[in-house]
Amino acid sequence: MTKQLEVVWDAVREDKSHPTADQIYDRVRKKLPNISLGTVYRNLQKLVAEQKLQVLMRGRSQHFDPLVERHQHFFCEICDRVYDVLIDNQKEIKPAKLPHEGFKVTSHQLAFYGTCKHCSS
Amino acid sequence: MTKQLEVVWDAVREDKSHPTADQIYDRVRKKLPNISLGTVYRNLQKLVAEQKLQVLMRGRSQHFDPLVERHQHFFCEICDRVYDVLIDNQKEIKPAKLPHEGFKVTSHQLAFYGTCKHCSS
DNA sequence: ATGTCTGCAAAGCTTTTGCATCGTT
DNA sequence: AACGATGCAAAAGCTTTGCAGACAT
Repeated sequence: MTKQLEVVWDAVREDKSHPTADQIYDRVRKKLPNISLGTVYRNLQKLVAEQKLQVLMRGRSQHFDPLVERHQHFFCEICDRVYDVLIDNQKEIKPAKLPHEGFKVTSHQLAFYGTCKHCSS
Repeated sequence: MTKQLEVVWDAVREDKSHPTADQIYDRVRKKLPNISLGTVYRNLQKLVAEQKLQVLMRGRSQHFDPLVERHQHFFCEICDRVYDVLIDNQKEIKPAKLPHEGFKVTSHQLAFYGTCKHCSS
């Protein structure tokens, strides 16, 4: 584990704000001013491959989430923040039988959109 | 309505394959060889604004769907085709109460991933 | 005449990649 | 010496935009 990988991992491991690569780059540069954006991307890929991070797409950009257990997300349409949603009752979603014959469903994703508590006040 | 807008609309109005702008561009050029990709994008935006089309993101690119009623999608992870999933029983998803206090959920999206019937055989 | 729409090309944004170099073993 | 990881810059993929000319009213 190189210094760069370590610093990237430290920057995201407990970050619940679902940062983009660019935001992580900004934070990481405070510790390692010469790190390159390419290295940040490569190390994020590495962490995703190791299942230490999850990627989620929002529009055209990827956000990184250190919470790798199955959960959902809430996207604030005003401030663009992303929140984790932990559904206690998994039974509410029963996708296995929904699509037509011959389709194998291996996973599903539920996302919520709206206004977060920060923006509704 | 210009000729270009008309041809774009004709190309997508009954296309259930969830084409990308590029795929629409290819088809549209057969009728209007001089149309530009920019115009295709602009006209697609217009149709989306008029609620005649829905956009859905898959990876980094947008796909267009003339079915604007609420429905879900199935993404084949092998061939990348997109299928509409019409859920008869809407009650299975009850998002309104899921997020925390102070969050207003205005919409939600459920997506399925797996292998389509085309690819499982 | 005015305003909208077009084609073209350039730019934008996010992500990936080629390559020479550096660091480690 | 050999290998992987890095920094830098260029390229790639998709989408948007500035602009001058065309079209329609």
